[in-house]
Amino acid sequence: MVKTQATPEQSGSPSARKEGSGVPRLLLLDGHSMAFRAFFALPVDKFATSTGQSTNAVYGFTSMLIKLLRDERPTHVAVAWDRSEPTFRHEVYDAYKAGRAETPPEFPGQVALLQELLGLMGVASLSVAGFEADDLIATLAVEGGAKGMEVLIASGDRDAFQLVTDTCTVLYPGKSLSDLTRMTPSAVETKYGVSPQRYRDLAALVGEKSDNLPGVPGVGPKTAAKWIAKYGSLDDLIARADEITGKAGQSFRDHLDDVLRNQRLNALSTDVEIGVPVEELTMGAWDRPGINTLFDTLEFAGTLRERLFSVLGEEDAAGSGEGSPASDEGFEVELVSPVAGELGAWLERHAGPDGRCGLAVTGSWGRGTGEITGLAIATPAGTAVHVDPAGLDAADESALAAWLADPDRTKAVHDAKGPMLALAAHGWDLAGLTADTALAAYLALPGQRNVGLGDLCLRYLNRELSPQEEGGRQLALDIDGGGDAAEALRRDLALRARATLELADALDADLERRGATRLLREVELPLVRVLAAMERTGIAADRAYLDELEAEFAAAVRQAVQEAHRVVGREFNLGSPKQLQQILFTELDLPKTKRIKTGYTTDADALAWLATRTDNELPVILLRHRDQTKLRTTVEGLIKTIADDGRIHTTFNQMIAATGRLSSTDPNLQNIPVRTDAGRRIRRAFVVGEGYEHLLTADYSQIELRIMAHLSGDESLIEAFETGHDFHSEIAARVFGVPAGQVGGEERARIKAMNYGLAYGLSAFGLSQQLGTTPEEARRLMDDYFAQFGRVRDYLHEVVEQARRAGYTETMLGRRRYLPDLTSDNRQRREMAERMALNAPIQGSAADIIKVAMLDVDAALREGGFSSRLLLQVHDELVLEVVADELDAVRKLVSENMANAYDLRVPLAVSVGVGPNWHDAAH
DNA sequence: ACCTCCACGTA
DNA sequence: CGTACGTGGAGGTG
Repeated sequence: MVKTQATPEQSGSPSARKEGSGVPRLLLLDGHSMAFRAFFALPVDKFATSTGQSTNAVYGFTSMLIKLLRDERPTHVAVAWDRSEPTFRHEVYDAYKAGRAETPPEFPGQVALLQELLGLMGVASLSVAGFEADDLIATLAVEGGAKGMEVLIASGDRDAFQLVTDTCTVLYPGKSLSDLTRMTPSAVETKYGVSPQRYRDLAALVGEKSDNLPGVPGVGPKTAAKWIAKYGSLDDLIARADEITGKAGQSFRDHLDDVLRNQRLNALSTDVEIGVPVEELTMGAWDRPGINTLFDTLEFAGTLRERLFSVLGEEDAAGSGEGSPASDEGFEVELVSPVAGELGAWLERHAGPDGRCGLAVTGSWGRGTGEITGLAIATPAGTAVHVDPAGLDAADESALAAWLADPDRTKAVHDAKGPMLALAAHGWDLAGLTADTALAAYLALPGQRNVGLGDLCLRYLNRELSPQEEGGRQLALDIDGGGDAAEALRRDLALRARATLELADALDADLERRGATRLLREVELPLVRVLAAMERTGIAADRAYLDELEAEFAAAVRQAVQEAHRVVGREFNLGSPKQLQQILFTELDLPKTKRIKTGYTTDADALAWLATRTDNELPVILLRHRDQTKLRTTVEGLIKTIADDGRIHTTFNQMIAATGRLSSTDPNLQNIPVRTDAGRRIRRAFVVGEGYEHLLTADYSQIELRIMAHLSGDESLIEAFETGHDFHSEIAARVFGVPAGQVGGEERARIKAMNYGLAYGLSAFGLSQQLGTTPEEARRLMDDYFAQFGRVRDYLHEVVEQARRAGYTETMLGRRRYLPDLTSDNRQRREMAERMALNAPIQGSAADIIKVAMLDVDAALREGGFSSRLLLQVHDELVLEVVADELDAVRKLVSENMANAYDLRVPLAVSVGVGPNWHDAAH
């Protein structure tokens, strides 16, 4: 290893820093040292996210850096980091930095976060194996000085003082991190009585406690400075060691070896191979959405974000970087009002096929329908028109209808599905959607909660949208006092259309960066229309039958309540876990179950267990009550949502699940009971509607396991899928080493549980709970399993490690899920994130595939001119309503399109069932 | 009127 | 101490 053990001799170009002098200014920071100072400057318990990630060092460091960027206006910036590997200093001296207090556990995790933030800011983070940050800083300081730069070094390590020259200043933190002392040559001289060049000599004599470098006992900075002043340098001092008088002199002679060692160790290397020339350390492009995301996950509120953007924006203005400029301006639009009958001409002239338009609507929507009360179109040229759908001129009405339905008049809409339903209710078809800003924001960051138009404007454009309530119902604010409130509302809507249009471009760019453009354009965006159609269609319900069921379940509930009251000897609320706890564990003194926040659980598992531990009938009665109550409320909920057309119109939410799945609300038709006989009866209430003959269900068999086989490339698992045997039996046969035909029911059940648990990050403990065995036995089963399917284990492990490095997981179609907790120093949070990381690509890829299948099925139905239609999606299942004479064709069309939705290394098996209701259509 | 907790339904 | 959701009741807060 080549290293120069020398202090830089930077000689005398003129000092004084001048604003705008044109001299390049290099700011170098010692990352660990400054972050560590920040850590102790801010209370760690006051700076933590709701899930427990500490953020005080990130916050303090960032705040300090912002101040430096603002006050010092550097043209070049880099942060140097220590590495965990030993350095040459450890080779020279085993005990280097030994005996340091343990690093607080809350600290290390924050370094990775800081480095991520610096990357997003466009600030270089540098580190070189075998060297400390100080060495990198010394190297760059010398190089910068030689190239005519002014150099600023922010470091909490006093070794940096040896670098101080007329053109190199060290900023040394005092009590608070942002109050930095400027250590110029004269400041060093004043404070220590030696020149910067001689600072090393002084430090070698005095020693450095934090580096475990003892100095000369009895010699402090005062004596050391006196000696250096008298004799010149340390070398001279050593040469004339005999001349030094007194106790301190003897001590010096006795500890000469230590001093020499200190001198070697505190010298900074100035020729580290850094790989980046100093002139390339300009601030790069910064990533506003990325910074926003990180700040969101760190739960940084307040002004830090603004201060950062503001200072980065100034960098931009100075001509470096390409982030968007900071601005707090709102949106502007020229609102025009074409005279009646002229809307078509206006649209032709201003909203033609050349550029995308922003479209915003007010109104209400839900349950598969809606109503439009206002509509605004913003053009790329900055004009906008507002349309009141009530009392629209007939010519305008048809011109608008044609424009909305024209796929070549491209549109950006925020959260388009609702507006699409409202437009459809008015008889308007919406086509040509090339951007949905809410959907795009969801794809950029699935899991984020704030995808309101106003949130996104602030986040992506740093611009404020005029205040308006979300969801189409606006405040009738008359801002100008004397103006027309209705006019203000029209203007607001036009501004929303304009904002949507501008936002669409920003989000397109963001998604491009994240590799999600195709996912948006080819899957999610086209799916909006399909989902809207499914919601509009709904599924027919047999109300009379549901009423019967409700009465029956209600009677069973009443029966259970009576029995329970009789057994206990008084009335109580069976639905109250609190009262149940009182009765079960206090009054009856039954054995305690698992602890929960509010006492002991009374969940179904616990009640079943209690039933085996007592002769009391109560637990069994409670279980029956639970079952029947759940069924009753499910039925009641369904009855309430039957629309006037006799159908139930759920709402599919495309932007909720962090994995990419859909969810269903109001009512949730993705959790209709199916596992018990009583529950399955509810499915009989979902029937085929007027004009149709059959319900058809088609579902993927073991799609997640097939995806695991594909992604892991485990040949044994792939083979198992190709045999065509019962899957779980086949796997069991391989694990237990018996012929496929001879697998016992118990063995199959165990393997089935294992198979299903695999994609969730199941532990031996969890598996044992489910199988009712010991954890040891479950562990043996897992070992036997992985002995046969080892690649699966490797794959799951690799997925997590890859995600830890990248910060996110990815599905087969490139859907990302960001998991910052993977590097958390909180074990519980980290392990939770690990399970999410191994599950997300599997569950998410399954979601990708069925979404593609839905689009293909929908397209095939339309192209074939079929009347049969999609009604529901339940994660791995599609439900369709089929016309009598289309049954065979649709059956074939659906199973083929589902099977061919994506090419895997294993076949995508689809099973289809047909019947007059959802229950009978099962297979 | 809203919120949190518990419990439980689905894939 | 298995992922992803939504809903309803209880019991608390406003």
